[in-house]
Amino acid sequence: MASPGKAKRGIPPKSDFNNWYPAIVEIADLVDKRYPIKGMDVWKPYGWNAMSLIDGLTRFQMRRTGHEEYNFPLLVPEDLLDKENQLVSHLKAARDAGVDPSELRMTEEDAGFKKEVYWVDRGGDNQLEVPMFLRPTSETPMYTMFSLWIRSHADLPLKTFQIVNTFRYETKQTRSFIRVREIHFFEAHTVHADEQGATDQIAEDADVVQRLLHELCFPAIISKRPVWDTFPGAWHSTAVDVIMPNGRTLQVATYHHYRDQWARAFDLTYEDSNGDTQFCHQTTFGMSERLLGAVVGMHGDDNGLIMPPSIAPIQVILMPVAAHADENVKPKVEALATHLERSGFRVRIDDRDLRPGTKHYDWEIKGVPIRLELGPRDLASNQCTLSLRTGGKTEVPIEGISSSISQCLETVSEELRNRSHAQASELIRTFPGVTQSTVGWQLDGPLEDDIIYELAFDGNDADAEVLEKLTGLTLLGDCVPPYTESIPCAVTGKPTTRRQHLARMY
RNA sequence: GGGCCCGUGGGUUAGUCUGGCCUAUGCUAGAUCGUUUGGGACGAUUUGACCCAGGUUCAAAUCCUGGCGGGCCCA
Repeated sequence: MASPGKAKRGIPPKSDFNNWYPAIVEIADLVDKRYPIKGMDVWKPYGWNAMSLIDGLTRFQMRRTGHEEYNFPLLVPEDLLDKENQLVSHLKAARDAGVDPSELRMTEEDAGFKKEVYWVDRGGDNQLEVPMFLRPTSETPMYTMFSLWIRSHADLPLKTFQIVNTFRYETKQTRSFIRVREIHFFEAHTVHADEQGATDQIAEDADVVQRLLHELCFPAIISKRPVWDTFPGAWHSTAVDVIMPNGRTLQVATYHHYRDQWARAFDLTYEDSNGDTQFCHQTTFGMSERLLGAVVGMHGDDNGLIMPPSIAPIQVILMPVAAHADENVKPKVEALATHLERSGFRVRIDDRDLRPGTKHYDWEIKGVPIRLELGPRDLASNQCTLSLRTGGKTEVPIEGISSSISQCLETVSEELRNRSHAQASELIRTFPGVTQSTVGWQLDGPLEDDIIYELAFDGNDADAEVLEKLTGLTLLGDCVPPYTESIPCAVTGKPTTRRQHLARMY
């Protein structure tokens, strides 16, 4: 083991998560934060590889579900935004007029979108007549084109996605992968003939999310956001929140059912089989590099990252041992690497001229799931030494090594799932409850820091504000699955199966 | 929008309050040579920094003003 007091390349303990996280993303060589713009990190090859593998999982799911990949322009002319702003203010007016006022939050700001984007208003020396902005998301450019492409019901459903960079002018503190100004973003946009089509799409998105969470080996809270937190123009929004080790939730994915609200703003219509013009129904599904942030946060430990095998840029690191002492070591390791590559594993040989310990720690920091050592001793017995990043070391015969590796990768995945489930459930507690007295609302018990509270809640926005003000936490919304039996709502006391969470969000 | 704090080699850090002893400290990382290699090796040599522009002063990393960059808190 490391001698006490010896700095492990300056990695703080993971229990000090707020220092551990920013340190590990650089020490593990995922990004370089020194680029002179806040919130714009340089992706290093190891980090970019991992992200590309996550994108690969996403692309696989998109292909499986019949989406096609597009690539839309980065710049959007300002006048297109007007349609969107009209939509938002139109919806607001409608809500203000027709909806239960208790569902509205008074602090709602008017479309402050323009303040959150980067503007391009010059071309060379010339001032542009119509300024352009860098996409913060692509509804506007995509729907502008969709309205040209969609003419009849035969064009539907249209299922599209793209994986691109988007931009937000963040003024708050930035954190690698978690809050950045240039966002590596996945967005799927679909168009359907009717509400049911869009509703089915939302169900498909939910299924895709579950499959991805399984492969990334961590759980999440899936919640239908409260009305006041619904994406502008959406009928309803569902969010996927990962529970980070510091008790904060990280929203890693969302899907929105737009009904025909955006279609009305962008004049997205089609001719149905009766020859009548109908508005389309739409959905969007977004995810980002936050998935990688969640992988880092959920699985890492005091010694560095632990990559889930599904996205590990290197699944097996091969270490020749004492190659100088036995000339047969090197060719044997190379043959082993070739064999494993042909079996479909991502493999690398580390033949650097370094002390073995140094190399071991290197790959532990990077979170490579399996390490294989092969030296003269192993050569004699025709086996090699296999170590798992999650712990454990065994001798395995070289004969049939591929299936041993497969099994071990699955073991690592399972172990990561167990650990992350245990970790997440430790951070969720039952809400102590609130009581109204002559002095106002009071908590029925003390709250712990860095904890997420679960409760039955069936109140309106005013009731939610009572909870949020009192706890300093945010209500995530209705989560699935709900309670199986009715429980009294924490504020109103009426029985409900609606299960919700209060959390500090990133 | 309001308030507060901070900019020193690639990273981290001492020095700033109280100007001079700073030709700027330690750790880490990097380079070269040699000895090493089944869990963080050692020796020798060596590269590398006071955010920018003004000002005060005999003298500025240190004090003042502004800019740029970064962080925190409150709305």
